[in-house]
Amino acid sequence: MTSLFALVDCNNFYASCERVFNPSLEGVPVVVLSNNDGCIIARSAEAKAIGLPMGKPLFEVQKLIEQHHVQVFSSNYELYGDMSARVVETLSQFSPHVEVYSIDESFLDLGDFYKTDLVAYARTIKETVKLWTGIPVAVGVGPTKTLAKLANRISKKSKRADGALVLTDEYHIREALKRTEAGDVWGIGHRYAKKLQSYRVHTAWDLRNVTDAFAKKHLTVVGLRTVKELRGEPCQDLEMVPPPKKNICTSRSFGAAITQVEEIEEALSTHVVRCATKLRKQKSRAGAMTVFCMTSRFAAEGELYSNCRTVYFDTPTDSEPELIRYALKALREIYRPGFRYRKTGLLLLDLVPSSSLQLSLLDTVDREKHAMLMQTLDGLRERFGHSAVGYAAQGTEQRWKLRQERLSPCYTTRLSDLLRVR
DNA sequence: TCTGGGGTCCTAGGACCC
DNA sequence: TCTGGGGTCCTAGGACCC
Repeated sequence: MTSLFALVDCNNFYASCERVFNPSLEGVPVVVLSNNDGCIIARSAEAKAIGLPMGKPLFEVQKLIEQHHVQVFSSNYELYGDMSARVVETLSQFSPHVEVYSIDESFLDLGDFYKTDLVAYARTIKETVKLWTGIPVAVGVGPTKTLAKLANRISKKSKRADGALVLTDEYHIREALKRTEAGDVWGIGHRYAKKLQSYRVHTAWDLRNVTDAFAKKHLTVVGLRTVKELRGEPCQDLEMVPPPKKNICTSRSFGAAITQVEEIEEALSTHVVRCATKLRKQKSRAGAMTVFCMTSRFAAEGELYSNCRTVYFDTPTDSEPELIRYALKALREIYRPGFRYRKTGLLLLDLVPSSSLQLSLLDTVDREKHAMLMQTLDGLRERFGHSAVGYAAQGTEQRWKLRQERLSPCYTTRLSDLLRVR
């Protein structure tokens, strides 16, 4: 074997972030809610133990929450994003090659570390991250990303592994695969798991042993890669520089139902600004935009409405005033009075690198002027926060804003939210 | 009353072209 | 009147991930 990966995964990440600066949460059940305080999206070990399920709407488990005095928080992405960066910074001490896979997971290339004491190394990673950031993590090591994922998963369940597990020799890999359900393998979702079951493929070991033709036929080439990785054959490299996104989307539910088009316009304008900021950050321009608005998915028949409109631009753009103009025009075309709207948003599509701008003969926009304006706004927002400058179209009352009733302070990113020691 | 948000990749099938 | 075969591009839908 020549390749070696570690997967470092933060335990109950959002709940752990809340705990770092609030020790009274230690040892008690903690949950973090989705945007708008809707569903449970993160749970501490204690919250899992009392049977609070992932993804459940809060109101359905209100009783359990009160019974066990569960501490409930709105999501605080400003805090989680900053804590995530600190964890990644720490991990970069242990490998020159780190892939940030998600807000709470990173892959490390351990190259050809087979000669070193891998178990001790994994344990050191785990302890250092806890010491430097306060975040508990689990470390799984394996010859492919899929096996590193598996090692990580088992390390959390096994008392003996205690958050650090190395799967490199054939015997341990086989034992691990035999006691893992196929559906728990990275890349096998519930649909594929069900399909595999009908072919008597139940465990990860069964999956490892299917033929290439079977994998390709039933799970496509993506599934075939997974099967090969279970056999120890690496098919996925580390991606240190994330490839530019092909679509960028921004959407939110409203804090309360909205009926007036003017208020949806305000929310949409705000989403356009967010989305365009992401677009410029990756140095792209959009060639098209899809705008959508909808009622609740759970609305009764007749009160259900959802529609979208796609606009194609003559010249790809990243200019907010221009994008807002297109977005509002599209919204007015799909808005129907008489519905209780819950959500609006947009997708920016057909993205091209900013450097490859092709001018259109029909262009009526002063692109240089817009570019300077955007540069100035980006600078101001960088220095003074995202809400420092805005457009009249975004409104001032913002009644559509997210419900965030249980937000914790931004301990690490706002001076006003710093902890005080008496 | 209250039900998240943001992505990627693959495949099949239709339209169109020579 | 005969009505093939190969290729590309696009889109919708399905699968997956966190």
